[in-house]
Amino acid sequence: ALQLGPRKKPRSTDPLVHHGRHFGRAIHALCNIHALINNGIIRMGERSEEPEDAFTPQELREHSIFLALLKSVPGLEERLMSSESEDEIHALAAYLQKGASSARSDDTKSLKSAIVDCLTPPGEPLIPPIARNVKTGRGFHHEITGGLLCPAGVDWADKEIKEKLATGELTVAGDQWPIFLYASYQYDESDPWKGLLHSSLVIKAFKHIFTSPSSVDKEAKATRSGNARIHGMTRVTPASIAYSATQARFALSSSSVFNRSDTVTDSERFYNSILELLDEPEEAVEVDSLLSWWNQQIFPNYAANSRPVTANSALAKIKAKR
DNA sequence: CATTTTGAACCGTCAGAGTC
DNA sequence: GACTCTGACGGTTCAAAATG
Repeated sequence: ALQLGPRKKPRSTDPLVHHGRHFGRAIHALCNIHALINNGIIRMGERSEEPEDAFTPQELREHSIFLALLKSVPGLEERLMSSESEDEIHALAAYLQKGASSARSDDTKSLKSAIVDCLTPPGEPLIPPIARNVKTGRGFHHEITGGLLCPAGVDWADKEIKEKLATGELTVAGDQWPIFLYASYQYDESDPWKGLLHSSLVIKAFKHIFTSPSSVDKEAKATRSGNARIHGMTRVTPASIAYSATQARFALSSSSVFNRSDTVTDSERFYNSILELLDEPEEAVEVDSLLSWWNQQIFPNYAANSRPVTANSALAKIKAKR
């Protein structure tokens, strides 16, 4: 019989890819998910009898990420438990990794041009102009992007410093935080928390990624739902803030390839250094107020007196929508 | 109800870096 | 030099909502 053209194969991708996207954006962006899962399973299994202090702080941190992964991906725990071979588990991890990676590259791609709008004053001209789809000329080669990327405490106005940053004679490590993280792009040496992670640029990057690109400067004229809604996200997470800042930082830079183990951009260290601060127990008070400020900015309708959203209440909302 | 707008997800291709 | 792996990039598909 005749085959009338290529049948649209349904071949829907595994839902794990979809959840992997959210995991990367909001829970942990730069990690080897296969290792995360393997180590997590071992700790849940054969090492479960060991006392807490048998684990390094590193391992404990990894384990809490693993638990967050299980919690955020419905059905994952069951699928892992019913896996019978190493290969099967590897395949599940690969789906998640694929989601996280493609979400990240989609975000870098879309922020690459969108960031230009954030830098352009509403008035009109950006001088000198920045190309929307090309990165050369950004970073320390440009007055504006260079000024934003310049580490807090380093004087961008100093001609010599400017020169050395441009040539690469002076390099900036990931844990030297750029001035664009601070509100009004001002750093107060006597109060390092002042304005930290309160900048409009990071907020804009966050909105672009999580709410929707159009919600950045307009009142969300939402048509299609954004990432936060799709994944039932109603509160910001420390990782989602770090992720937005990392994406913004990369968009400002002149590097064209996002590579977490590249020492020039040093994105992984930057990301982790922010996460580390936000996880620091001694900073809990400051971090709490930072998070509630963010929630107020991003999710005003959920802020304050709303109960934490449980899986059940989220489900109820979804059902009510239908 | 048809059209338009919006944005997430996806696809095929390509180039750079590393490996054998 | 052939091969592989990763991510960028342009373009496309699909669904939801607004608009006509």
